[in-house]
Amino acid sequence: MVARLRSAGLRPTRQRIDLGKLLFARGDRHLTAEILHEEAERSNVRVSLATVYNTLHQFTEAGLLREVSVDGARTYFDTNVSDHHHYFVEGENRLIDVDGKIRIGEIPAPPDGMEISAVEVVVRIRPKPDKQ
Amino acid sequence: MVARLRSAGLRPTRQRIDLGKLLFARGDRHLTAEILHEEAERSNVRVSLATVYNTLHQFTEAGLLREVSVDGARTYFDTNVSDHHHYFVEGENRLIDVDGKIRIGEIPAPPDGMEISAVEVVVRIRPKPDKQ
DNA sequence: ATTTGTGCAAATCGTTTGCATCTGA
DNA sequence: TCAGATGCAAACGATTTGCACAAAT
Repeated sequence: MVARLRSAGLRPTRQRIDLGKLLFARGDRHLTAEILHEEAERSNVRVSLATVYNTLHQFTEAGLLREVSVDGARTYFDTNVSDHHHYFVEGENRLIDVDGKIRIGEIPAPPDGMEISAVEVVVRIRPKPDKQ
Repeated sequence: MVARLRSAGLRPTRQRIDLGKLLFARGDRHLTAEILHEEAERSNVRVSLATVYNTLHQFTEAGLLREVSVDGARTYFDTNVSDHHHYFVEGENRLIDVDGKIRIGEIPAPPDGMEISAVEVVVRIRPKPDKQ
């Protein structure tokens, strides 16, 4: 983690190292600041919520995380920074990676003087209604 | 407007009628509660912000509006309820309809017991960097 | 008359900020 | 040493809520 932070141009402080470990220990994850903060507490990592927010944003700028806004309310951070899309589980407010590619056709040219910076696809899903 | 509200199952109150007129007078629009509230004030329509929020949500449930969450911070309501996608202008926090179709390929099957309720595509755009 | 909607102000929620203190290089 | 990070609590902006009053059926 220390090396990873250094090469991202971030000082390897205690809290950044600890949060980085929590974030990247398991595979791909989607989490909010709140969730990471709780997880830290459970792991006896002492960090303030403000620092969690700072760290998430710094990691995002450094390219270690990707921000996904899908919900209006909270902001999700994705430990998978590769180009991919998401299911959003309605009601549960949970993100799931779409495994496999979604092919997107030609996109009409944006207005003059503008260029495309990213294309995000969110597939909203919900439980299938019970068969009666 | 009165008829439209009635057939949507909403009581045609003064504020709903006035807000409805503001919303649907011009063509397709994307607005936040705040913006509609300001617009109402400018048009000498007296409504509280709370009522603007209520009305926007009721209209959405009634299918007169569509909610677009793209920003994390504020919620946009779209007077165009047909199936279409959006450009999101970074920095300006503004939505623009994508004219024309975006063709989306096969979407991998969602997890068991889940069904797709909607597919939203957001194309983030930004000013082209000045040529030096 | 009864139900439903409205306005206001206070409350809430996620997030940011100001500032004194601490820490890594 | 000292720029940069952290923690705390207060500030914030968008949205919601509780409740007394008003308007629609």
